[in-house]
Amino acid sequence: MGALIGEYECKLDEKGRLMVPSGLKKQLPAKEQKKFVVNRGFEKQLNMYPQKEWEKISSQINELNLFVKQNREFVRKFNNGATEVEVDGSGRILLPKTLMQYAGIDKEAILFAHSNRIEIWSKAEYDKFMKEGADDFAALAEQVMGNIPNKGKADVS
Amino acid sequence: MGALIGEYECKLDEKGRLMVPSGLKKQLPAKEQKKFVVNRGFEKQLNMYPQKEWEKISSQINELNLFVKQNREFVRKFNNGATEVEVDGSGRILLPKTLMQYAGIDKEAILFAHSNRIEIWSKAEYDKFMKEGADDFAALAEQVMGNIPNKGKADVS
DNA sequence: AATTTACCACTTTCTCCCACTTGTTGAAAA
DNA sequence: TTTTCAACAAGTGGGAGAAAGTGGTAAATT
Repeated sequence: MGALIGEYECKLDEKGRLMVPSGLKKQLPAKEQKKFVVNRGFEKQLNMYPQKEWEKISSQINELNLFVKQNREFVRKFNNGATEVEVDGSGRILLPKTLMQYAGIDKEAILFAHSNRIEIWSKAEYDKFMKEGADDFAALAEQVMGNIPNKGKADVS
Repeated sequence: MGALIGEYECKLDEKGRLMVPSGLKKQLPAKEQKKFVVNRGFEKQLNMYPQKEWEKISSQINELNLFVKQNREFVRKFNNGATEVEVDGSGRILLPKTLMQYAGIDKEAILFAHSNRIEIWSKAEYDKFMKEGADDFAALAEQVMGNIPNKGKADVS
């Protein structure tokens, strides 16, 4: 699977179902358009992974020895609500209510795809997050990327 | 049996019976949907295993040399409270009261499935556990997963 | 006999499936 | 060249059936 990309604004219908934009589906191989795994993200947002991507991650996690306390803690926090979701015949997904509440999603959501995941935000939280520290983006970029040697890297400034 | 996954919020009825969510049952082969073994977890929580999984674990434990004092102690404590439970006709299980008390489960429970088990938490304890040290997750992840060679490992940060 | 457990019946809620509406694209004819 | 219609895809809504939730009674165990 290539890296995902795109930002999509979606409305939930009255039953809380979320349409997966066709533009996003097209980026995924046919076999990976049906099943996803959603869990809580670090910010007030959810992360959704195509099932295969999730399996790559979790197969390693599941090999940890659970008699070790630290491993138990890690496994639990790593999963953090991870739940399988499936798109219905009309290309919609129904997210568990507990996760919707966590992310504060009501009517409007933003799907923000990058690398191997799709982040799901409430529109309000997304705008807030992107607004905060918007001024300092240049400074942040320097902090994060400034020390990486510039081998054939594309200039994105 | 594939790895289990999912977080489910369940209410107990007034008789203390716990509904097994259908989403969880679907993950188990038909033959393993009826009988489970529950015992005390290391945290303030219970672990429930499909019977076959329990047998695997139990056979490992039974290989320990019981002439060793430490082993005897471990085996006793590990089996302490282990109880076979069966799903009733309406898809519910009745957990022994002593175990419910141990886990502090009253009305609301969280079923948290991963690898080969289903952890049963009181909602309050679960929230507390997930909240504690949430900031240090990155450090924990490094400690636990940091030494594993990074072969095609997916990024989950 | 009292308490616990198993079994059965019913209501409400939710989920999945199907059918319909809307929108878009492309081709053909005026 | 423009307009119209057809065909398909995208998006919306509703309804049937399954699952969740509730309660009660009979049976069994102590």
